[in-house]
This record gives sequence, C-alpha cells and structure tokens, in this order.
Amino acid sequence: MVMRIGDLASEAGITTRALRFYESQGLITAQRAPNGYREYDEADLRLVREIQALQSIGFSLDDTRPFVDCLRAGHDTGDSCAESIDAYERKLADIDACLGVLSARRAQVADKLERARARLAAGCPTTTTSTTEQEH
Amino acid sequence: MVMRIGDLASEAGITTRALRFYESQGLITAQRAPNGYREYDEADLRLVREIQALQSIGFSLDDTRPFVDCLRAGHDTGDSCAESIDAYERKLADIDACLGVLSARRAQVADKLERARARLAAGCPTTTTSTTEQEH
DNA sequence: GCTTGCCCTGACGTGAGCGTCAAGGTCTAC
DNA sequence: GTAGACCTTGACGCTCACGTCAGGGCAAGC
Repeated sequence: MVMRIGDLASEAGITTRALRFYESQGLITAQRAPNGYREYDEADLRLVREIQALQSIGFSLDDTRPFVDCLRAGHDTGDSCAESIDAYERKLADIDACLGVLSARRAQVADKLERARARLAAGCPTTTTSTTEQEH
Repeated sequence: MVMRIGDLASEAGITTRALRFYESQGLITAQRAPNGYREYDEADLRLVREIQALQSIGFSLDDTRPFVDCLRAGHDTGDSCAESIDAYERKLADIDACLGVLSARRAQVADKLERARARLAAGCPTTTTSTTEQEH
C-alpha cells in the first residue's frame, strides 16, 4: 500500500510539513517516485504513530529516536529495545525533576499569595508615608 | 546614589544586556546623563530585584509587569496591589494545570516502562518472524 | 597621544517544532 | 488546454530572554 505524503499525513492526522520535518531530522525516510514524489508504506505509518504517541506524553522528537530506531530494526514495538527502556527512565527522571521544581514553585507562590492577602485584609498601609501625615 | 548600568548590573547579579532588555520591554526606565549613559537609583535596584525574584519562581517577564507597576506606583511591595494578587492566582492556576499534565504523563510513562520491562523479562519475542522458523 | 574600561545602538543567533508563504513542477479531469 | 489538486525545495516567522558580536563614543590615567 503505497502512499504519498498527503495520504500519510491524513492517515496520521498530521501535516505534510511535519512529515518533511521528521525526514529532515532523520526520523523517517521515504522512497521516491520517478517524478520526485515521496512514497510511504504502513511501516512508515507505524513510525509516525509511534512518534505522535511519544510526543503526546512529553517526548521531544529527539527523545523518540531510540523508539523509531527500534521499530526500524524490525521489532514489534518501539520499546522492545534497551535504548528505549533507558529513554523511558530518563524521561521519568526528567518529569520527576520537573515535578519537584514545580511543586516548590507552587509552594512559594501560594505562600506569597497568602501573605499578600493577609496584609491586604489586615489593612496594612502599602506606602510608607509618615504616619503623622496620614493622621492629619 | 546614582548608578550606571554596570553598577546596577553587578548589584543585581545580572548582565547589562538583561537590563537593557528589561528597558526595551518597558519594565524599567532610566534617566540619562548628558553623555547618554543610563542612570539608576535604589528604586530601580528594587524593581530589578523584584523581577529577579519573580522570575526565579516561574514568572515570565511579562508576568512581572503588575508587580513592577505596583512598586512604581509607590507601594512598599510589588504585591500590594490587586493586579499582583490576580497574577499570583493566575500563576498558581498555571502551575496546577502544569502539575496535572505532568502527573498524567508521569503515570503514562511509568506504565509504559513497566510493561516494556515485563515483556523483556518474560522473554517475549520482539520480532514477529514465524515461530516454526524460530524453532528450526 | 594612547590604552583601558566603560558606555551606546543595532542586529543577528539560540532552541523546538513546525506554520506559512513563494515559486514552481506534475498529474488528472473536463 | 486549462483548472485544480497534488507535489517539490527553500526560506522566513513564531516564542522567550537574553548572548554575542559589530562598530563606535566617552572619560580617565600614563
């Protein structure tokens, strides 16, 4: 089942521009028809779907490389290779690090918000003009 | 205490380029000496410190605007104004949304990792060549 | 006068993942 | 033969917060 770039794009729910970009990044390749048109098959569709699935859970295109390589090496799933497992672990570590940073930030922002609200509720003066002037 | 851009930069632990950028974004302003040099005072240092503090907890430069405006309006702290409180709340919501997405991703990646490992440990064939061939 | 060190503006580069022209070739149907 | 739908490459645009030149002015010490 030979597809042209537009066919593959609509099958995968992606743009042709994205497909050409993946090719420029070495993630996918294409046969060429005599007229220069790119030609793809189901294996390519699988690759693109793998890329999409990984992207949707936070993988960058570069992160998907081991999975793509694994599939292209003939494995049934992109994560049947040790490199893919490693990539999962690294991503998990990245996410955990990110979660840690975000949680810390959340706490700081929540704290600042609470204090600011408290000051507001207490009617604290927000400008340091002299008190005697204010009472005049 | 008049400072030139290099002085303010080293006081704030920032680059002169960053200061000029803040100015280009309308966050800070500077007096000009007759020779064209920018001149700053302690109030400007406060502004920059506020910007830095907010940046460090995840605020974009644009997000810091209400705080900067609040300080410039004469308030003692950048978060003495209602707009700043709003900004805190929006940021908190952003962070929570981000935390939600990240947690979901974490779960998905962890799940995929676990399954992939299980397949590996179970010695599942990773390529679908015919079984008879494999047993030959 | 010359070096040194500060300052100025303007403008391009960075990274990610494409979007969006521009200018053209190809194939099919009418 | 021509309209329309597809394809090609190339190149700039976008976000963000600056980094990093390039090319030049200003001020002080020797």
